[in-house]
Amino acid sequence: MESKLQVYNSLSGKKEKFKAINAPNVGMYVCGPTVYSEVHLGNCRTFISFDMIFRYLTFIGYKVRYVRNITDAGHLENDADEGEDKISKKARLTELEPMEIVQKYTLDFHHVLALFNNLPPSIEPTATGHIVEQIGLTEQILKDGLAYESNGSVYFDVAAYNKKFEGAYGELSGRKVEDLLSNTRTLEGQSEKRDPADFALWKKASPMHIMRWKSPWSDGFPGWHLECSVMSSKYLGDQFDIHGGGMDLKFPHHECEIAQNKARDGKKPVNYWLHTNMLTLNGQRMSKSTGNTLLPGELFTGDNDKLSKSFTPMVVRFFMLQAHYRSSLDFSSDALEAAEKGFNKLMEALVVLESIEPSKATIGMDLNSWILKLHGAMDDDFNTPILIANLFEGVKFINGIKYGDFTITASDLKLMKSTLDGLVFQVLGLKHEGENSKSGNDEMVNDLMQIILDSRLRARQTKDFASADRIRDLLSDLNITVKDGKMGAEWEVN
RNA sequence: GGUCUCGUGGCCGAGUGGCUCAGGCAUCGGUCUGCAAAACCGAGUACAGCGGUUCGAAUCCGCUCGAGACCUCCA
Repeated sequence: MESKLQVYNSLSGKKEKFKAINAPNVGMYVCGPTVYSEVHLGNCRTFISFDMIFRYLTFIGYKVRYVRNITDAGHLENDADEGEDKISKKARLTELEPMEIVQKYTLDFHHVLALFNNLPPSIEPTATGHIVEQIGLTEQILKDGLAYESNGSVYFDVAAYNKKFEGAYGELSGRKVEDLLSNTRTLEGQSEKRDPADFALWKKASPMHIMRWKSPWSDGFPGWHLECSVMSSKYLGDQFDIHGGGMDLKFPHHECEIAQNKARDGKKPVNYWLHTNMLTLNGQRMSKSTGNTLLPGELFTGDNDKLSKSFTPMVVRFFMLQAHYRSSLDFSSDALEAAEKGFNKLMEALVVLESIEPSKATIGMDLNSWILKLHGAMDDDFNTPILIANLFEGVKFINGIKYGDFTITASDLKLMKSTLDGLVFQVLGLKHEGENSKSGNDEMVNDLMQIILDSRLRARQTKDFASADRIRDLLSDLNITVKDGKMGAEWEVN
C-alpha cells in the first residue's frame, strides 16, 4: 500500500517517507513504564503521543501490532556493584512483595491511561515473563565473543562490537565511544568491566537483592536494556518498522538495544526511531527530587499547589496534542485554561454539526481542499497542532451554517461528519466530557459504561448478536446511543 | 567539561528563504441578546541580540546572551 506519511527518524535526523516492511502490517514497539511508582504526566505525554501515532497508522489503513512493555524487573539504580533495582528497593522499604508493587502500579498505569482515552497496545509483555529469552540472548552474544563474564555478571563488549560493526555504537545518539570514555564519571564497582562504556547484560545479585533468577553465570537479574531487545524481536521480528520512546531513552537505552540486536544477527533491528520530547512544569523539568512534579490524579482533582484549578483528562490530552510531539511542552495554568476553552469550543461545534439541516448547495467552504489539508498535516510527521488549527476552520464553518451565513449539501454534510468523526475521535482520541465530568459520579458512569460496552463487544466478537443488540436496545431505552466505530464503541446521552 | 536541541506577539504554540508569516486563549471594536454568556464579524501586536550571505531571512552562516535535554535510573 502507498501512503503519503512522512516521519522524522531519529536515526537519520530527517523526515523520511514511511514505508512498512510488510505493508499493510506495521510493527511498533514503545518503551513502557517501570512500575515502581505512580505514572506521572511526563510519562503520560509520551504514551498519549504514541497512542495518537498508533491511531493514525490504523486510521490510514495499516494493521498495526503495537507492543509496549511493562518493566517489572526494575532497572539498576546505578552502575555500581551495590546497585539494586528500583522495584526490590521499594519492596524492601515498604515490606511488600516485589510483585505486589508491580501489580499496584501496573493497575494505576492502566487506569490513568484509560482516563486519557488511550487504546491498549496489542501486546503488553513483561520483563519478568521473558527471563528465559533474556538469558538466551546473553548466551548467544557471549558465544559470539561480543560479551564477557566477570564475577558472575555478563557485560556487553562495546569495543569488540564496534570493531565488528565498524563503529556502529553511537549511530542513534551520535555519540562517539572516545568521548564517552573521557567523560564517564568514576563510579564504584567499575572494576568488573573491561571498559567503562560496556554495559550489563546480566548482573549477579547481591545477597540482599530480592528479585533474582537462576542463570548459567549466577543468581541474578537481567541488565537494563535487554528486555526491550528480546521482547521487541520476539513479537515483531528481527527487523520491524517503528520503535518509540521518550527522548531521555535515546542514550543509553536505545543505543544499547540496537547494539544487542545487531550483535545477535547483524541486522538493523528498526527502520524508524521516533522520540517524543519532554514535558516541563512551570518552566522546569518535572523531577521528584526537586518537588516539581505533578501526578495525573492531582491534576484532575485540582489538589495541587502548581496550578490554579483542576483540568479534565480530555482537556489535558487536547492541550498536549496542540503541541508537536517532538517539541518540549510546558505545563502552566494559563496554557491549560486556554486549551480548555479551545477544546470546549471544538466539542460544542461537533454537537452543533449533528443538528445541521442540509441545503441545496455548499457555500462558505471548500470542503475537499480542507480535508486534504487535514490529512496533509497528519502525514507530515503527525503534525497535530496544524491538524487542530485546521479543525478550527471547520468550527467556523459549522457555526456559520448554524448562524445562517453558510449552507451545506446533504452529501457534504455526511462527508464533513465522517471526516471530523475520524480525525477528532478516532485519530486524536478525544471524546465528549459531560458538564460534570469532574465529579466522582460521572467518572463512575464512564467506568460503568466501559464495562457495559466491553460486555457487548465480547458478545459481538463471539457472534452473540442477540445479546449485543439487547444491550444496545436497553441502553437506547435510557436515551443512550451506542455508536460502533472502527476504533471501538462510543456512547452518548441524547 | 563533552554532545545536541531550542529561543516566535500579553500567554500557549505552528511555520522555516519571497507569495499580507497558522491556530487557540487573552485584549479592543461591532452584530446578536431583556441582560449576560455563547456564537459570529473585524482589529492590533512577533520572530532573543549583533554581524554576515542573498535581489530578498523569522527561516541559511557566525558570534553573544538565555533556556533545556543527554552524558548516571528516568517518558
